[in-house]
Amino acid sequence: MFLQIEPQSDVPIYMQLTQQIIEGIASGQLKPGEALPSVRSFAADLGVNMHTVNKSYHELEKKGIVRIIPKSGAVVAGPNELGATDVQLQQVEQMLRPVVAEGLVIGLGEQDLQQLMQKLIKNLS
Amino acid sequence: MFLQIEPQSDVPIYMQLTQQIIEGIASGQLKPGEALPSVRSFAADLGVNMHTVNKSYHELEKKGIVRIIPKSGAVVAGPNELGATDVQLQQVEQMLRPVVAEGLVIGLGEQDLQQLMQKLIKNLS
DNA sequence: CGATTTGTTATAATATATATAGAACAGAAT
DNA sequence: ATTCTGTTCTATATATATTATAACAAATCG
Repeated sequence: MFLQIEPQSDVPIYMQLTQQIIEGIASGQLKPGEALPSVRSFAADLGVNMHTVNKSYHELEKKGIVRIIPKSGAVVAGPNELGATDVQLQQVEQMLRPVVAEGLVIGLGEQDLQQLMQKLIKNLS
Repeated sequence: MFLQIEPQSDVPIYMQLTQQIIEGIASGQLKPGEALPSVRSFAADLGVNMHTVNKSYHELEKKGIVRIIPKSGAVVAGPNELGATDVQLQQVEQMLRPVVAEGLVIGLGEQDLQQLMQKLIKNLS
């Protein structure tokens, strides 16, 4: 996997990891059922600490995006278990809310926002 | 202004403030040109520290949403100065990106996401 | 003008979050 | 049986968040 970590960013490393793994899944570079690298090897690749990768994996598990098999590893959730739970939908809505609000305030209309989203969807798929 | 601060939240207080003020502007409860409460009185109302409110105001200024008049106060930016700068648009896009990615991963389609956004726009306006 | 209010600045203290390091352990994989 | 896995623990360093005071100069108001 080809991902870029910026230690200087205001976004914590473990979050950068989480987001880029999610983008990797969205774009199909990571397929459902596929195993993620071990926390140790991944950490070595990225030049970060093992625990930082581990934290990201557990955040992904909390989001219901990966399944962690104890003492074994992390696996991208399959489409069966990846079912857009009410909780997950609510989470995305909660994330989207401040973004939409700020967009509206700086003068974006419904069409602008829809267009921006469409652009991102194409860019991520 | 009627806003709810949750000190226990994982979202920092100053960010909660920032987001809710933005929502207040989006919904018209706060009008362009209107002055925000003084950092002291607002802090007293909310039961938080003066500096926490001050931090939120400066974050809003950085976003180009309010204008800070030195030694005087913070004012909601007018529609003239609130012009959807390229920088601001890029910022919103950067905020939107991980949200869309996560939405796609949990199985939401373009229509689902558009619908969710539409719902939020109505809810915020 | 005089008093109050304003943001600003500085210092300090505390708590939490982030990140790294090293070690040890028990279960899984080979 | 050996290696690899996540897990757990201790420890440390840094950054962020929040509160608490205090003081100051500029703006505001009576």
